[in-house]
Amino acid sequence: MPRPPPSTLPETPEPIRNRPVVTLREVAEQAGVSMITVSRAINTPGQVSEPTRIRIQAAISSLGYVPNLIAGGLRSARSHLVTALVPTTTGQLFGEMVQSLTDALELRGYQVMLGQVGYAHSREDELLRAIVGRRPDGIVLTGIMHSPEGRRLLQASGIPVVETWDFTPNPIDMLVGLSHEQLGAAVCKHLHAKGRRRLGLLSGDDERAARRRKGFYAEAGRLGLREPALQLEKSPTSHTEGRAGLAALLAAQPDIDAVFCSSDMLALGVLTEARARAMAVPDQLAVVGFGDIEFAQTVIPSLTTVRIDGTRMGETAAGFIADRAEGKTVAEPVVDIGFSIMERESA
Amino acid sequence: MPRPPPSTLPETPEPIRNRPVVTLREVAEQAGVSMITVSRAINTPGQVSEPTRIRIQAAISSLGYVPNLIAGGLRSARSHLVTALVPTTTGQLFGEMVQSLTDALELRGYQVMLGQVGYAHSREDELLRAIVGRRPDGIVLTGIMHSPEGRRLLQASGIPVVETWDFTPNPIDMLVGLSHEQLGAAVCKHLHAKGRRRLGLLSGDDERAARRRKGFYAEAGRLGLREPALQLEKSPTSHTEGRAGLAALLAAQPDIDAVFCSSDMLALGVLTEARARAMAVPDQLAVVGFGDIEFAQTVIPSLTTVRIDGTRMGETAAGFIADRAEGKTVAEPVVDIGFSIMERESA
DNA sequence: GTGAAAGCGCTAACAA
DNA sequence: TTGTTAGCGCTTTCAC
Repeated sequence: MPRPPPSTLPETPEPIRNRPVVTLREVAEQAGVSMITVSRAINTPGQVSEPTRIRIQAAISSLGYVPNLIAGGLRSARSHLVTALVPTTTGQLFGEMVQSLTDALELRGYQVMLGQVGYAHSREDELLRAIVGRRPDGIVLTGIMHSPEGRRLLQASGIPVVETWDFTPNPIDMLVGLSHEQLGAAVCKHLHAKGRRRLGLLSGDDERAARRRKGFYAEAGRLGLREPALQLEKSPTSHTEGRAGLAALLAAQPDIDAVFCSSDMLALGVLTEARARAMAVPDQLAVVGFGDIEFAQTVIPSLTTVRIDGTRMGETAAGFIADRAEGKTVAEPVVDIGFSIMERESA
Repeated sequence: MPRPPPSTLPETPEPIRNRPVVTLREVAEQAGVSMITVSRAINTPGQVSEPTRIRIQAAISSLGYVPNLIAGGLRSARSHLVTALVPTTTGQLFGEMVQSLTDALELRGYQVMLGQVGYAHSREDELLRAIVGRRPDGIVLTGIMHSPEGRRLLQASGIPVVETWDFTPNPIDMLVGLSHEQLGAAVCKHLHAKGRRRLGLLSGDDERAARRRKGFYAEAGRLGLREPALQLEKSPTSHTEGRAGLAALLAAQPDIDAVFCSSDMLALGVLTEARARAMAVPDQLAVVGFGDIEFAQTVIPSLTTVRIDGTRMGETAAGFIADRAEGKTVAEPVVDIGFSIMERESA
């Protein structure tokens, strides 16, 4: 069938990007008030009389007006946006904190934007510029910022910053974390108390895992234990590395009677590998994880692991950011939220 | 000790939020050029002569200037921001897609902002207004937008939208997904081919899982199988529900010889519960998961599951968004990326 | 309770 | 290659 001549074709709809978007001005015109009155009806409705407000609401609905927060933010210098930097969005470890951060900030009128840094830190400075450039009302970092360039950038920006999940004597600004050295030492002590003497470590190569190892080694030395065997894996760690890691550990040091893993997924892999080798857990081998992710309670054997209260960490960080963004002073801007060893069957 | 009089106290540092932030104007003054030349040196360096560029760079470094992307975005109507809406950031299922979306968009100069909707859809419209208000250059939805209000909002906004993970004959704009009905039917067929006749479903209560059930039921009918037993759990589903779910399924229908689970975590819970009951997998009970998350290959028995190519989905969506944001027309804006059954030991 | 004027920091459009 | 002018859409400030 021949194509009809172009003139009879239905009107091509205007390219979607160029369709004029409704602005405050048009709402104001339609409602017969000034722009600022519309602005008030939206942001501080108490300042506008009821009949006016109703007329404005009608205009907004009929025009389908959606306020441009970019423009408002430029003028008011408040973006109502908080950026959280996480190593990975895939891992369940940070999920709890991110969720509670998001929920708590939403209640106070902020949106959370997530940025993935990766464990490698290579993109960190670059990403940081893109983030600071958007002038968020707050920045939440997973871990401590080490790069001097990054620290300078954040400090110069004047944006409230919360570092989390770790501890340092000189935070950039605010901090809600815990000592991973203490945590590693506590796990070592726990295993020692359970009668374990030939310890092993299966650990990701990220910084916080390194601190846990340090505390673990130090405590092992203090208790007069043989130096723990070590197997390192690339972070983020998972089930596969857990299986391979235990195999490697046993090849190097066949008589170990306990393993501290730097993540629960790693520990799950260790449980699987132990089962494949008919090693009894905990009788022959005690296993401790990190993170207390959901399955830790319900696997067989249930997993002894270390729990960080991600919900509290997220809520605390949210409070810090929101208070500071609203001009309040945070009385105690450095908080140690600690950890707890969840003792279950595996150790 | 009495407080010294106020005048002798060290100067209170200026409140961090009020410290004046460096703007383009100051860089221009310091470099002895106009503002627009600085703008060009940053955004289109090819247009600026080398000596000028070097002077400007020096001024930028010495002042610690970070461009205000909000202001630039307001003027240029391009935010270089793409928003992705996901049910949860915790689950590993969407992680692969989000990662590849982020990576692919970064290469083209966009940042990805993540918004959590939850499975309940209650916050969806509200969140959508907050998102559209920031005028992102693109929006990626996990799943299909059903709410008429949401559809209208998105369509009126003129922002390029990609719906993902699902299929519909009438997408809002662009689509890269798959048919969950076909997927459910394929799994049913697979189990039938393996000689299973008394099927069970353990499923989350989200929409896409419902579509998989529908296809599964339909195929079971077609094959003349007994109606599959069903146990529903709340999404997002996890290990605990997998254990409890299998228990419930067996209580209702003790002779089932296969279970199709709506997530791999659920399937892992089923494997655990089967082990606790000394039910042999796959001999007594075949288990199929969904998602092909990392541990599926390495658990014992390894998990037969359905894989969606999240990387390809993310890359495709990224290409769609970036092309459209740059004014190009997307030739085939609706793509079915399909699925594959990863046959392993459990079925 | 409402409005007019100014301007947030930047870039498009046009000019030289 | 560089500059001038205007204005993005909104909110602050000040006035009535």
